Amino acid sequence: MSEKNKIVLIDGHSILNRAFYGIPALTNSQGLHTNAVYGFLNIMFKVLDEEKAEYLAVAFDLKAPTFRHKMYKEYKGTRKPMPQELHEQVPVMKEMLQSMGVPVMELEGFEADDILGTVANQMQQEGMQVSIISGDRDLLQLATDQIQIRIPKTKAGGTEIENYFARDVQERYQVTPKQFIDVKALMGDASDNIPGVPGIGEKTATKLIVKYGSLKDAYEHVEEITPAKPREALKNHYDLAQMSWKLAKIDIHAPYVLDKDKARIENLYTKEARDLCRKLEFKNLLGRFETEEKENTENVRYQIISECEEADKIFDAASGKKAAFWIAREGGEMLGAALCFSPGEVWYFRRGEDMSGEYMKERFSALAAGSPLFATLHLKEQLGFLEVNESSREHFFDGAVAAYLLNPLKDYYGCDDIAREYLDRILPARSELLGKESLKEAERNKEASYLEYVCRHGWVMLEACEVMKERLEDFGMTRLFEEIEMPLLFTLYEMEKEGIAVEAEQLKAYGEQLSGRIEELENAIWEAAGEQFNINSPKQLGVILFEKLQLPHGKKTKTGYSTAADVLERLAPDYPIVSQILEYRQLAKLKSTYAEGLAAYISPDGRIHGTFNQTVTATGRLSSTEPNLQNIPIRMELGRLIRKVFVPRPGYIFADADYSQIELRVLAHFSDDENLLQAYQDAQDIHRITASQVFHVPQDQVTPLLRRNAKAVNFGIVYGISSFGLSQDLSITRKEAQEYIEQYFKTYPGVKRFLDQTVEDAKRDGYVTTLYGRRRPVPELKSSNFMQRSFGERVAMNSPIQGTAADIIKIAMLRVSKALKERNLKSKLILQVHDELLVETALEEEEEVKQILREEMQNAASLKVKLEVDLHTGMNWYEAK
DNA sequence: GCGATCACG
DNA sequence: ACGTACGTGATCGCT
Repeated sequence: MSEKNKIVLIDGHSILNRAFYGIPALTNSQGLHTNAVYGFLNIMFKVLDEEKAEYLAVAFDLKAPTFRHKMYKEYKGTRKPMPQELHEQVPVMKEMLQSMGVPVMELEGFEADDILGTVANQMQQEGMQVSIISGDRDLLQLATDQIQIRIPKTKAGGTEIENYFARDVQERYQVTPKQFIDVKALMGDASDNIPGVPGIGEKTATKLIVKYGSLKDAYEHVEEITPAKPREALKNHYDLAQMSWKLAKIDIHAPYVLDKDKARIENLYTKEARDLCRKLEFKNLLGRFETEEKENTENVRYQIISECEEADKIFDAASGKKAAFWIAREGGEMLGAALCFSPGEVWYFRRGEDMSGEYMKERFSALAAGSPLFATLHLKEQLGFLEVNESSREHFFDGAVAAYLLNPLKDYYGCDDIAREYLDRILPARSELLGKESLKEAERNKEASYLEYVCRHGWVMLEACEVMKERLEDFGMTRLFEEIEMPLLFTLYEMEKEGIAVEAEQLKAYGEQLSGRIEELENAIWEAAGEQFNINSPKQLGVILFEKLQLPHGKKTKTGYSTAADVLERLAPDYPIVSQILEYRQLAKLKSTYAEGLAAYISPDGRIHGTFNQTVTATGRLSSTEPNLQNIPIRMELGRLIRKVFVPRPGYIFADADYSQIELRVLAHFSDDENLLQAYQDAQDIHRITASQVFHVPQDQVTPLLRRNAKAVNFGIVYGISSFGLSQDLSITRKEAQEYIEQYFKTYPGVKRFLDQTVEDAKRDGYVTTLYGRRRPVPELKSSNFMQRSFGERVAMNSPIQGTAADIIKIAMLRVSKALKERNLKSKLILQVHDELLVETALEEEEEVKQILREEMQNAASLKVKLEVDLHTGMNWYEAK
């Protein structure tokens, strides 16, 4: 129940500020900054949940100068300069409040403080309890027995609020709220540029006011003040202090009256507010809005079909038309499918007694074959329920892939996002419709919501595919979409379906072998530590190493001492326990992630069928999950041994081909640097040549150290060079790193020109592109934060290189897969690891496959430098590298 | 659910 | 002055 006579007043800018700096940068998928609004709402709801107030209003400062500016032109209390990221959130915040029916209080010539003071005073006189929420301690002067000042603090565990009635102010600061003004008049306030009395700080000011009661009384007894310094200061600067007092004093009689009826909290959770929360993607807050079962609100007819006879008619009507579909499925089972081929009407085919999965597969596949455009969302996940022949492939349109190309920075490409982004329609999120239920559960328990969720894919994709196609064209990505990404989707599906065989027994033996050594190490570590503890806990480990054993600690993390490998490696030579910990860590990783982790993914067919994600990375690379087959150990011998359990099926071998330094070659191409191009024309060992040219030594005198350094510089260039990063990597000073970089740029001036130009273009355009037109937005370049902006610059340098390499290997995959098919070979492409392809090769096809891999990979792109491919074969993945 | 750590390119 | 290399995913401990 709400308390009848309670009002909450919020200091708008102050809380926005606090939220902005307290919460890490947060943007919605359209790049709108949202963290301040989000934090504000969280604080507001937390207060309201606690307070149960009946009234609520928020005060904001206006841009216009206030009476304080007229009094003192240096004053800057109001509207201190705000970073752009915060500034743009102010109108959004106001819109949100308006949509919730919360009055926004503003008054020209006055600050929010004055409005808060004035309204609080009025409400108090009406006998109300008042809570003022602000991050600003200046407001403490307003505290009384009825007016409480509440200051939110961001603590580790969340937001905590400090509360001050008048007596609390006295307790904490020794002075009354009124005297607070006098203290401030004496000490000044740097942030508002209130001058105060020179030489008097917080301590002296408080002492004087406690002793004499007020600024005026202190001045009347000025001759009694000891020591001499504050006495003379006050004597000489009393005028200044009087002015400061006026600046610091909040006006509680400003010409402002709050309309109480408008401030009454009726219903904050309006439709408008919900839509705005959806737009801003405040998923956690959406839970506060009512979640009754959602009916179709879009004026689209959803019709359920359960019988083949009826279905036949629909399929006939759809034949030859542009259409969109979506197959509802769960755990390899089809529940039903939505089909839409005219606006405003979606058909839902329910799989059941009469309509089998086979029937639907057949009809949908036939439809695809004859449709000019067959659109859906996340096609790869649905291919198991379709039969797609080579020629109907090109009819498909996957909205998720298209949306990914249009903006690869999003973490999710759902129907609601597509509708918002491309149709300007706000739809409820899946969690709002279905909660946490699975599709199958929802089908049973929330029929209307389930139908809405499944069917909306139909009309959304039918409409959105046109918008997206147009956008792809505008962005110059039509060919990338049609000739690379969409065809690749089918190749990835085939790779996943094929999987890779893993020797379960051998994997188990490997794990057990690790266990023995892990136990030995564990005991040795506990022995040396003098107690048992969880070595896997960085926290416990930090305490043992750096407190109990008093080892010198290096850098710290947010939560404590860093125990990362690079820190421990520095200590290892001097402390045997540290080497043991490093070895323990290595083995524990191999055991949990690889030995046990991989074993859990072996299917009944003895193979692992991972997923290759096509819509995840910012640069255009693939990613691999469940399990990740792109990070199988190779750098350390012990880990590398795992690769022996990845084996070809009987009668086959592995052929593994990887590009040699593809990213550096892409850089050479882009930069058009004469020297670098020449280096590749002569080259076998690029790092050696780089070392020779950059460090001015003949090639045959390049030492391993020099080569290593050159290699690190090469990597650094590709990553978007920074002297700090390079210095870290090579354990050298920043200055030395800077010299390396300068030397490098002197040697390869074209590279410098290219990188500078790329960053400049990115700043102008807001995005960077690859050789094939793939686009990555770089919003960080606009940030007012130095660190973020620097990150943006590195991203701008790296993405075209990494992304172009990704484009090239994708092309190579298509070519390899096509060549294998065209020649009717049994061999199959089964893995991609960024610059490497693994083909499970029939023994009798070995030579042909090797030739295909070499040819198709080398000719996937024609750059100004040759693409070189290293090729190996073997009876397992270990041998084939 | 998040930070730390570590596996890969 | 700011405080870092680019791109990923899995596991663990801990709140």
